[in-house]
Amino acid sequence: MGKNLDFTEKLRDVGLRPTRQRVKICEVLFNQEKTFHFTISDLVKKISEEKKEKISLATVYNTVHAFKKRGYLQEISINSDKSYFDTNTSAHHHFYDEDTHKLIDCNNEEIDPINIKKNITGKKINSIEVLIRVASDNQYQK
Amino acid sequence: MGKNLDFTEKLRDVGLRPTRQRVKICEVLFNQEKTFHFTISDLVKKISEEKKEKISLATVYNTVHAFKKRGYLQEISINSDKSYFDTNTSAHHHFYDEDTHKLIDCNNEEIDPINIKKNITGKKINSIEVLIRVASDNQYQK
DNA sequence: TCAATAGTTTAGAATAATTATAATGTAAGG
DNA sequence: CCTTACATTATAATTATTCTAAACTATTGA
Ligand SMILES: [Mn+2]
Ligand SMILES: [Mn+2]
Ligand SMILES: [Zn+2]
Ligand SMILES: [Zn+2]
Repeated sequence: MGKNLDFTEKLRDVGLRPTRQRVKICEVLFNQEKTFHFTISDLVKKISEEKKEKISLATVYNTVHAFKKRGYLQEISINSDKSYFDTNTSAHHHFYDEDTHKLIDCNNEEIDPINIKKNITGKKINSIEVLIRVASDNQYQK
Repeated sequence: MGKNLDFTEKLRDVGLRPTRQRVKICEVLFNQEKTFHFTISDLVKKISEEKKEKISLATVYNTVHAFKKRGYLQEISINSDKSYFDTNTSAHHHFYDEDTHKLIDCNNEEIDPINIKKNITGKKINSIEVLIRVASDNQYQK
């Protein structure tokens, strides 16, 4: 398994040197069965648990933003006190569970195509994001 | 014109006493020709310009959140360093201009209906928001 | 009319996410 | 190995938002 070689390449591709810390971040981000959603603090905790390593906040922020800029990570628009990122970089949408503060994917086959009739002169569309806020169905819940 | 009476009622309706400061906030929010989008700092500036009055940040935050809770204002989900609010409380969507950091309405007749096939067990949908990020069409722009 | 009270405003402090700084450490190439 | 350009880190700075507690005011009922 040349996984770490892949990560080395990936890091070079985004213009970063493959340092020990950055490779660990890659392992946690990209060496997973499934894609997942995370906040920076989630990620720091995951690295600490899975890799028994504490990487400074600044390095995590910088690396995540470098991957985002090159499209290896996506940032999801929610109004939260924290930023949410996604290792699934395909075009897809999200449910946001307002009880648990977790994101759930809504893939393109689970939603009818979005067709926008209006266009803004001189502007091009960079992305279309649908956010579906959900909460407990319990009628007696606040 | 019984505008201020309306505002008194509106304030009482959200459970707030109609104080001088809150009536001023209402005037700036609801006494406009058109609906508009704003951040808290936009609103403070608008109050200061239109009403020549400085209202403390805490009061503006508290009042805006009270109106939001009762549905007299909407909050728009963008990943921005600031929260955006909307005096247009009908269900509609937004373009976000990444150059100017301004929102533009996308009304329901300007977008095909959103139909979500997936549903989350035990959860009900609270809202569906579409955010269309746009930026300058200039091909030489970064 | 007016005092009592409950609720409000406010300046400033506290909090928390994010970003900047600058000293120390390290990957890469010769 | 050395050099050096780049990276890491602890810590400070920044900024949006929320909290606090003292001064203020709308309301109400005598
Ligand atoms: Mn929350
Ligand atoms: Mn910005
Ligand atoms: Zn996702
Ligand atoms: Zn709007």
